[in-house]
Order: sequence, then structure tokens, then C-alpha cells
Amino acid sequence: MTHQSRITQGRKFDQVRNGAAEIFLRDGFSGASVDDIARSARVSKATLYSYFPDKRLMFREVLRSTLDDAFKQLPFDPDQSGPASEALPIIMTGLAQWLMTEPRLHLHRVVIAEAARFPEDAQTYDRTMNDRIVAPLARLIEGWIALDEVRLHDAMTSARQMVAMLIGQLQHRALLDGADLAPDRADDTAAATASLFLAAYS
Amino acid sequence: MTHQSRITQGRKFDQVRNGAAEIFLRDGFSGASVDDIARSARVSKATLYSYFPDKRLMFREVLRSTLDDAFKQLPFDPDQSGPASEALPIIMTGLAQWLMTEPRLHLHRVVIAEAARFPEDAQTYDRTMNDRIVAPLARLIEGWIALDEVRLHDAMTSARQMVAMLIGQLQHRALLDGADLAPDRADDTAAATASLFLAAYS
DNA sequence: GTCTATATACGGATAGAC
DNA sequence: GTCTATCCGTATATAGAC
Repeated sequence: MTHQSRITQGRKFDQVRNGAAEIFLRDGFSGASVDDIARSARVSKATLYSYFPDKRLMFREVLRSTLDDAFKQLPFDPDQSGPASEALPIIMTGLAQWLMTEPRLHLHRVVIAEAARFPEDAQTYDRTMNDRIVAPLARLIEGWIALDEVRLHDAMTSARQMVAMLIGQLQHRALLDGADLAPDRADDTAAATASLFLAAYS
Repeated sequence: MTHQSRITQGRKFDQVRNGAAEIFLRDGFSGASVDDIARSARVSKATLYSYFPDKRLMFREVLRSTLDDAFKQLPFDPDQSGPASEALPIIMTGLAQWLMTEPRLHLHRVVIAEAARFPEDAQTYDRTMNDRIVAPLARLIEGWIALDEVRLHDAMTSARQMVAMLIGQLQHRALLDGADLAPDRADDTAAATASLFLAAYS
């Protein structure tokens, strides 16, 4: 096991996967054509099919690897220290920027769009977001509760609420409006989210 | 102008539009085939094309009319009276149930999925949700502020936050999880949303 | 291993009968 | 106005040369 155990072999595997990702994330599953993918990957169609048995598995691999990549950069520092009133706005700002940076925006759209056709992958996406974002945030809140910086309440619920607020206000609107993501608006939204929580619980 | 001025003429117009809606809302634009639509509408393809010049316009008419239908039932009573602490949970519960009832759930998915291909319709959707949900809610909040039931703050911001919380926690997860929408969970989420707001501002 | 060329089916759209 | 039958481009997938 000196190398990966996944089937990532073949000289052009990454080239193919990246080309497929570009097209699938832009056009969705049904909207993407294998010809476009081959062009984007600069490979022939026959080469594509030497790596993947069909279009569906190509798509699933794109979802899997894109989700994997999405967390290469951490949404926020899980060991954030300092009082809640200072740390929370920083955390929300980091999370907001994380949510608004590609490929997370396109991934979000495509997963929702194809959830009925690829229910397992949609659930994996949902579960991963919970495990990697909501749960760590809840643990931070519990820490503040233990230190009496924040009033006792259900931390998991408020973590979910804050994440939903950011996703709803930022990703949702960015996808609908297409308005080129003004980063300062993300910061404002993050600050308002932290304020609401702090007003309620501190 | 005794009748509609829109081009809703022809005996089978509704039949065609409803059949198209069923397939488009289920499969998205690219995933839907005109053959499926014809079958679902129980009409021949030639008949479809006698009502719509092409598939794209068929899709846009489905979005338009479905969005129209979505507001036939009001999301909540805009003249809700009574103190904020009683009225707000009722309003949030009504809104939560509204969001979780078809065809709103499928419409939400499809609009996001196709926002890049149909940007105007995505913006119309976004604007309509704001005008019909967020803005009325903000006006209610301003009423409570005027009566000193709620502390002074930016009502539009908190209205946006609450709506985003509901959409993010309910629609979002229902679409990803497919888990048959347990209505009592919608009620819990609505109650928690109202609680957060009231804890922060009353 | 990767390509060109092709098999085969299905897509959107239309002609013409009734 | 609505249908049956069909056009024709494009889709996914593969055979066979190199």
C-alpha cells in the first residue's frame, strides 16, 4: 500500500476526471455530453470509456472527488480560542467565504439538481456537511456554554440554524442571482448571523 | 377582456401544461424528454408543438405557471395580529408547511438546477419569494417594533435570516435526504426559528 | 493505452393525412 | 386541431487500427 488503493491509475486519469468535473459541474448530469467532456479533458471518447464504464459512474466519481477537494481547505479553525463574542464572527466569516468559493457553489447546485437521480451521493453530501461543519460548530458552542460565555441551550440546533442561514442567504442567492459574488456582502451576512446568535444567547 | 389575455387558448392547453409540469419538475430541463411529456399529457408530440414553438418555451411556461400556483395558497396571514411571542411561532409554522408542500419543493430544486440556463426565471423566482414572503414578514416585524414588543433592529435583515433558516433546514434537507417529509419536524424547526428570534429581540 | 471511425438509439422537431 | 409517421442531428457507447 505505498500508493493509493483507489483505481486512480492510468496516466490521464486526473486529466479525465478534471475535464469531466468542469463539464458536469457546469451543465449537470443530463445536460453534459460525453463529447464535451472529451473535448474538455483533451482526450478521445474511447479513452474516457477506458477509465469509466459509463457516464453515470463518471459523474459519481466527479461528485466524490469534488466533495473530497472541497474540504482540503477547512471551513474554519475548529480549535478557535477566545471569547464567543470575538471568535464567532471570525468563524462565520471564514465559513461564509468557504461556502462562496468554487467548487463548493457549483457542487451545491449539482448535488441538489441531481439528488433524485443520485440519492446516495446527495445523502453523502448532506452527511459530510453535517459532520465537518455543523457538528464541529456545535462543539465550539458547547465549549462556550461550559465556560458560561453562552447561555445553556441545544448547541446542535443553533449550529444547524446558523449554517442554514449562511447557506440560504449566500449560496442560495448566489446561485439564483448569478450576481458576481461580492465578498463584502458575504462578510456582512456572516456578521449579522453571529450577531443574531450572540444577541439570543449571551 | 372578459377572458384571460394570455395565450391559454386551445382545448388541451391545460392538459399539455400540466403534463409538461409533471415531467419537467421531476426530471429537470435536460433530463426531460419531449416524448415523456407527450405521454404524460396524453397528447401527441405534434400537439405539444402546436402550443409551444420549442422545448425551452414549454419549460419556461411551466416555471411561470407553477410559481403562480405556488402563491395561490398564502404562505402566512399578513394581517396576523396579537403579540409577537404568540404570532411569530404561528407564522413560522405556516410558512414551514407552505415551503414543504408540493409543488414548491420541486420548483425550488428545478429553479436552482436550471438557474444558469434560465437566469431570468431564476431571478423572477428569487424576487417573488422576497416580495411575497420576506418583505411581508419584515413589515410584521416593523409593526412589533413600533409597538415596542420587539427591540429596534433591521427588520429586513432578520426577516431574511428567518426565511433562509427555514429554507436551509427544511427544503434543502428534504431535497437532499428525500426522507419523506415528517411534518412534525417542520413544526419543530419553525418553533426553534421563532424562539431564536424572540430570544434575540424581545 | 490511446486514437479514429462507426454502430445504434434516442433526442427535438415537422410534414401531411384526417 | 390533432394525429401518425418520419426526418435528421446528436447522444452514448464500442470495434478495431496503431
